[in-house]
Amino acid sequence: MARRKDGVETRDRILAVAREVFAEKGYHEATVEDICSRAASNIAAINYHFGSKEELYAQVWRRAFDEANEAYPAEGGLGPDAPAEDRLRGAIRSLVGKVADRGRIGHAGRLVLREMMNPTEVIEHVKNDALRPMQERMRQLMKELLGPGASEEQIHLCGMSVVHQCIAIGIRLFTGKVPPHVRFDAPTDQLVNTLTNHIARFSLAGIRTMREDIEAGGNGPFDAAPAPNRKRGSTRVFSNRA
Amino acid sequence: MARRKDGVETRDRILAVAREVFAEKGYHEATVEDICSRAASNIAAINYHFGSKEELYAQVWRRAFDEANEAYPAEGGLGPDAPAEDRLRGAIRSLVGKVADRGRIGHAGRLVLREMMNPTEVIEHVKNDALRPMQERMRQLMKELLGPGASEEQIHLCGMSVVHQCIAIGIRLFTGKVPPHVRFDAPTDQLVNTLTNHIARFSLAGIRTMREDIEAGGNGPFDAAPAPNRKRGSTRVFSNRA
DNA sequence: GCGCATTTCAAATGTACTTTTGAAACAGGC
DNA sequence: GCCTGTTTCAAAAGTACATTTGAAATGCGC
Repeated sequence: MARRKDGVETRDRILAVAREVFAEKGYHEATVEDICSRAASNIAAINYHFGSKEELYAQVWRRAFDEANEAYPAEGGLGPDAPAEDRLRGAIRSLVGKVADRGRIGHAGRLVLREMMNPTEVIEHVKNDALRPMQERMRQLMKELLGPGASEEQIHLCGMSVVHQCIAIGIRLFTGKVPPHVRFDAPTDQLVNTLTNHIARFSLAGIRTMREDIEAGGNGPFDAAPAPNRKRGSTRVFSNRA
Repeated sequence: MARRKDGVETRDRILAVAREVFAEKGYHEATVEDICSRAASNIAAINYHFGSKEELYAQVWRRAFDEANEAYPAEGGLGPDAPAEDRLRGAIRSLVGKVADRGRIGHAGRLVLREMMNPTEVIEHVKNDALRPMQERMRQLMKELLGPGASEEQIHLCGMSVVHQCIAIGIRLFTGKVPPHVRFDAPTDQLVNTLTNHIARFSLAGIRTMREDIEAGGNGPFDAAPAPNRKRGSTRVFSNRA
């Protein structure tokens, strides 16, 4: 068994570069040629070390996901006995970090985003193992924060609001165009803090309002009427279409 | 000039099917073969009528965008003199509709989403014409709603929160997995209403809180400290990384 | 009905990739 | 220093497309 060390070394190099390229371009638009040339290696190396582009992709995913979960554990690593608001904050940080981290951790969230938009089949089980628990945790949190009167629909909508604020940040980062007033080029910690603080504060206010609505009895199905809307006039100003 | 009618008819058929396929799979993963077979037409028809896949894509975009803007005009068609809260609501409906509409209008938003993640160059000017004004309108709205003390960063963050809640809905719709408790299979109007009402109420609460923070003088840079956080204890519970 | 521009089509060509192959470079055991 | 299994490499083969081509259909003006 000769030359073992070298082998494992280029293997890792390819894995690292591949993660970057896949996160940047997605599975389909990434080419093995691109990956290899960036890794200063030969095209055949991928098939030697991984067997196929698909298997390379699968391994990239697994590793990216594990590292991201370690770096930004669900609910910030808090136990289930911590106050719900803190746990929400932790969950937000966990999501934001995975997506907005400037280092290689950030690739994980972007891989997920891409996979959501163009599912590859390759990854089914990884996705299920990783995403479903997260969703369930978020549901539980919302249930707790909204109080006993909340309908499943309300729980779901609030969960969506929180999660979407976090993950859509990834979309920004794809474009490369840095928005002017949030310093997306700030160091990771600072960026993640800014975004986490904002989203948590913003969302908790929304949730609290929702809870007040519910407790005031205005918990009717959201879509039946144009919403309680205690403040100023008609929400019917807007016809659908035109 | 013979057989004009037929020509224009298959042309339109291809255009319609292509929009669907591009929205569903994205530019790259969509194949002209797929499009043609779904349109019950021949592969060569695309190059005859449009010259290339790229040009087909560009035309799909233009049309999708125009139709979507007509169906869901910016700020719900309200003039600049309408109350800011109503205009925000209108802007939300405009975004949500473009993304969540169950008919062909919904394709527009999903094309945008895809384009954000995998820019094609083909579309540069369409994107600039359509997206930039929308962003500027949102910024203006936030500025108004947050009051004179708001920093550019706060304006930007709140705008992000609103927009992201709307557009990320599109990501859900790609996966095909219908979430259980919001009826994504409801008729368009109802779905759009539900989502618009929720996002508007949720976001206005967030914005209002932010405004209160600002007016209370706690307008310092968001990232400097872990946020004012009047309620319960330390936000420093979470170390970054682990 | 005939000529003619327009539209459709099946097959051929061209192109950008992934994967395979077989030989060369390599490191350690003997 | 040579033999052995491991790793790299350049070139070839295979695959999935977009695009081109040239001939066949189609409807309209005459």
